[in-house]
Amino acid sequence: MEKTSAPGRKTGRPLSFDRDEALEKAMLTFWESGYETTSISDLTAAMGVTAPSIYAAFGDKKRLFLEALRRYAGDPGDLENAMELAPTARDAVANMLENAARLFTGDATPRGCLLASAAATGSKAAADVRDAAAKERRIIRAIIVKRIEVDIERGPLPDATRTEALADLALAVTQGMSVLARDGADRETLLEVARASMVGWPQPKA
Amino acid sequence: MEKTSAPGRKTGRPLSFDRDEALEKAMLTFWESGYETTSISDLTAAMGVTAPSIYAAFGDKKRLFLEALRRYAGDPGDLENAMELAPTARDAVANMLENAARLFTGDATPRGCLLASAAATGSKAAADVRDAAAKERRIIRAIIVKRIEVDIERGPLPDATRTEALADLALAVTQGMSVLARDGADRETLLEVARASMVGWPQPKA
DNA sequence: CCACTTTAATAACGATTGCTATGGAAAAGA
DNA sequence: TCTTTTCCATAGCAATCGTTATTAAAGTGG
Repeated sequence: MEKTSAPGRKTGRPLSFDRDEALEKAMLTFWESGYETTSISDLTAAMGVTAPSIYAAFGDKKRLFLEALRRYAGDPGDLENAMELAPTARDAVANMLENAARLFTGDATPRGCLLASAAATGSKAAADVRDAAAKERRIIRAIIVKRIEVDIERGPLPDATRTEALADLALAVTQGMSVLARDGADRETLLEVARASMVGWPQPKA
Repeated sequence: MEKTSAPGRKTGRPLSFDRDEALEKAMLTFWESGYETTSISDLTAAMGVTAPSIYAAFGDKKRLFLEALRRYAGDPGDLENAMELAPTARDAVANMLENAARLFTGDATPRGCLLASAAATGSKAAADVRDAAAKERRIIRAIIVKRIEVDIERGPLPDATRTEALADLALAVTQGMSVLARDGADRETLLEVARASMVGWPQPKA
């Protein structure tokens, strides 16, 4: 009862579709319409792959979504590296927010944030999907916290900095921008929100 | 083909359920699980009313949701009055955010914001439900903008205040707090986010 | 060319979706 | 009591849901 295409297979009919390309289409569809509110037939239409092939290649709908979620979230290490590279924690978070503002209003992608859609997704059966999205957010939060702590230790930020509050604010603003983007807000509006949310950051010590 | 119970009816079997109470239960169910991801059978279970009675009393699922949405949002005039009563626009918005933080983490109600769930709801068929939620947000935004403009005119806020950015920020923080609440954040965390988002507000002139 | 392996396509599965037709029960007015 | 009006409950509608069994097709290794 082997269902997945074994990586080291030597024979058999080859896949007629690009697995990675199909996953990308699935991600965009989930991004547009959410997890539960995207049907398998929506996915077959978008991916150009029939249902049995989707099940053979990805397992089931939930696994396909979780794989799409990982693809959307990307490698946390990349975010961590980018934030370490920024001159200050403040710059790092500002960049993160501005990138989100641009991502949520991109022309080639759906509006808003896939993680935000997943969080709002409703029924009890989708609890583990919500948890997966929450987990991604927790990872991002931890990276922000860590970057702020570096700046407190190195000097630019005062010891009394409310680290967790700033991280939670950044997270909330990000997810809030997703809602505004879905409402039709343009890129400039979101960038203004991102900048306005940074005004309250503590001033550098020196 | 009269379906709704006419307000001025003189005879006939009386309703066996309290319409207002049933609507309240429906609102809580939608609040918990979103629009599309709440089924009619979820509603019948929560409301204690059979499907045909729901349809007779409320029309269809969409109309029931929209009525629940209006009940959730309340009278915009109340918000407007509350904000006019606050000594400054800053206090008014701070109160709004703190009230949201408390609402989203209430014990007797689902976590998060019903409007946020509605915005994220997915399929194209639910576009008008999304629009209805967006409309409520636009109303709130307009009230915030108006209150800030009053303070600019009366003096407490400088002429150069970025009115729309502050209003959009408040909206984004509100909807973002909803996501954090859904992730399990506690009331104190949300209140910290609310306060942190206000730190950047311009200082009073005098 | 023949086995063997794997994917593709068709068709359908049972379950659930939103919604409603039908028939009888419950109240009020005559 | 009888008629009229309205609502409740059962049962079921067509459609879609996520998923899969079945069979044909397309490759590789011998």
